[in-house]
Amino acid sequence: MTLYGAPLPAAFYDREADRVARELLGAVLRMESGPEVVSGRIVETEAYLGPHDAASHSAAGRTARTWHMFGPPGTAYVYFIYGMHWCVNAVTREEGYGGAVLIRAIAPLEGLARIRERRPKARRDADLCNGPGKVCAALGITREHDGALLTGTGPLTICAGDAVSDDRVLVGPRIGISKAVDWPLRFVLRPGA
DNA sequence: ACGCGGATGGCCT
DNA sequence: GGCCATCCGCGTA
Repeated sequence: MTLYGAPLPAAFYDREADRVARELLGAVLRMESGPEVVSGRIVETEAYLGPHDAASHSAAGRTARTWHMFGPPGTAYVYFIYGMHWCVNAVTREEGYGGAVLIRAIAPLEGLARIRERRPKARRDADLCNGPGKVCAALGITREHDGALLTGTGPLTICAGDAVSDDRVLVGPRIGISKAVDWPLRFVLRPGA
């Protein structure tokens, strides 16, 4: 039995970030390191539309930090925040545009023991990967993955998962931002079925 | 089950 | 100098 399909192609990401964010629910974020595979189903995302979206890092223009957010569709944009945490995005639309989808939470699929090792502070399994910094800690995503392609044969990929029907998706405002706070760009795959 | 504040460092003004 | 697309532990119920 296969848990998931091939890496999603660049064309999947070459659309508006809100559409991509919705469709990434149910897909599988996967890290391969030699013989080790750690993966999880994506259950929460946020769209950052582009330079006209004041909450988006791309609104400040292309700087050293945000450089890869302007890369081609399907690029990983990984940034460091609060002096401690990494967060991973999938770049959307065409190269030079500056859209992205933040992966906020996953449900572990493979490598659960390894995830527990990397998340020693988590008391319950429900707290292993329920936040963007936790996702990166669990999979070992850091600066070295900034700018990598998620669409090919590299260690970090997002693979096709089962289709998710609209009645399982909650949409609401994004978390932890101070601008464009009411835009409904956060997508959550409802727990349960 | 909440709410609050400290940790911690890179980057932009 | 101040702001972060966060996490965790501690406090009050």
